[in-house]
Amino acid sequence: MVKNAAPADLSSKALQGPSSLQRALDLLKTVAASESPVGVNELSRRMGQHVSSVSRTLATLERNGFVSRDTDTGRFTLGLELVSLARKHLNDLDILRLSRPYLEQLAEDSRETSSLSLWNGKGAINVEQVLGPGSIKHIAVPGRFNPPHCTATGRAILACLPSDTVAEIVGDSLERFTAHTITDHDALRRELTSIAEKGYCVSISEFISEVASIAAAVLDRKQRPVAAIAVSMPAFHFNAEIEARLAPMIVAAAREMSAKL
Amino acid sequence: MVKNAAPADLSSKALQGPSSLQRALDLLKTVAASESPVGVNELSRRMGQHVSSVSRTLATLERNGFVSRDTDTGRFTLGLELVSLARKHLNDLDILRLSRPYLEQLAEDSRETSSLSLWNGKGAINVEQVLGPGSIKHIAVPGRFNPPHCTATGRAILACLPSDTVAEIVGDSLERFTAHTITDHDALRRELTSIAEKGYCVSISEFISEVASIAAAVLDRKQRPVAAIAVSMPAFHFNAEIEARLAPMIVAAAREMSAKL
DNA sequence: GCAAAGTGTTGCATATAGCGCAACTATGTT
DNA sequence: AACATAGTTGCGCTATATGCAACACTTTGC
Repeated sequence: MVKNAAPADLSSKALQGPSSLQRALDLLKTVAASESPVGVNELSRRMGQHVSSVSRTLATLERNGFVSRDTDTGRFTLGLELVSLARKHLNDLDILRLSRPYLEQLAEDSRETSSLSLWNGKGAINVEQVLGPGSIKHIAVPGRFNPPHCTATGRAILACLPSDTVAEIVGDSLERFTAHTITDHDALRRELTSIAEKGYCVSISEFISEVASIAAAVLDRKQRPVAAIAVSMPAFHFNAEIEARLAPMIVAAAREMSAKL
Repeated sequence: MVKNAAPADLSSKALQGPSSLQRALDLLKTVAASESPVGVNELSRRMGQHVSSVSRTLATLERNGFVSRDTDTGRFTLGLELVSLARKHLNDLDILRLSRPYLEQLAEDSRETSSLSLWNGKGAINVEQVLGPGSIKHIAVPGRFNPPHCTATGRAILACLPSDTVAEIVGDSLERFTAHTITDHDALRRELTSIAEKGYCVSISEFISEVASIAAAVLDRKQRPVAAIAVSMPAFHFNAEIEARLAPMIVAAAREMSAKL
């Protein structure tokens, strides 16, 4: 046990809990993060782990359908079991069904892309989108994680939370993604107050360059935010008129959805 | 180490590979299988495992967003990370996008529920469905696993595979789900030949009682089956006329989809 | 043609890391 | 109040995952 490598990102405290499972999950995420199918060696390199471990872990994941290997190349992709589990879960989530008509209406009226993102306690995950007529795709990519401080959906939700919770979530430093990302805590606080008053949030090129979004939060019966709906567009489509026209529609839709939960 | 319990369903051979990971995955599936949120003790009982292990494993899964706990009750549900991964994956799968218009057309024309199921090497997983006007839901539940021998989608796909592969997949005994399930190997073989000729498969009350489906397989460029599309309905809606009307539509849709892959 | 480099799987021995146990806190039930 | 049920955590033991090395195979180069 001389050179264990172990870049071990788990900083100081050494969280308790099964760490082999932790590595397996990281492995899954790594597979997911890669655009094209990946081989065992490639994965072992990216994770700084021994090939043999990766190979064995993948074998188990594959037996369970969480990853699957390309029949020809032997490389790995995510597996269908994941889809199966996710589908079963989403099916139980009434909010998805509920959102469809609103998203379709929004997409039609705005002629842009509308989307639903679910709050997971740390950020908003895009789960559903409706492309407007002639709108560009790759704007609200399903499955993408929207950071809380610099996306319209994220901030719309933050604005509904008590300030100590907000502090806990955003942490000490606000990560910068573009030249326009909010990175100042005071500015963020003011922005959140403003959102609470207006009922919606606008974000322009803060997370993804050249993309602008308008979002409003959806609340459950206990007034806790659970999701946000948004309309997104190329930044150059955006202007004050557009905002004035779309924002009330989005707010209204979010209100109605909240009421029906 | 006196009483290890370990009902250990892994029969004879003792497959190699990380078994703690295996248990964690089983845990995930158990959470998924339960209709409503489940507690730690309940889970430990269902899996015949000690509470402490389950508790720790769940903690890790939760940190990673694979399960999430209800804020009030503390019980567990599947987490959004699963949705995130699955979405990213499905987004890459052209077949999903491709299928939508066909499914909508089929649902409209048939006035029943149409669905897309993906082949995972062992069975077909429902991933997309379009409810026809006035059709009942809970018919082609998303995420559900369709066994190969007794569902329309499963058999439509089996019929496209070489017979030795089929033998490998179905195994020795054909599990019975209802009084109408095919359980005889010879009958199955004849049925598969017939499907190969007709180009589609019909299944009535073989897997789920009182549900009838008509399905056709979708093939990739190398003529390997990757999915099936189906129209499903309450068994009492089904008759020879319906079959004669719908089957050609389904087969045509499957052909067109195959061509576009 | 044979090296040489790269990829993936498996057996074995070691020590790491997960497990069972039991003590403990926190809720809810008679 | 007492009791039952749910959930978490520290500790010691050993079951188990890991690293290593040898092997099988494919691809690349000269």
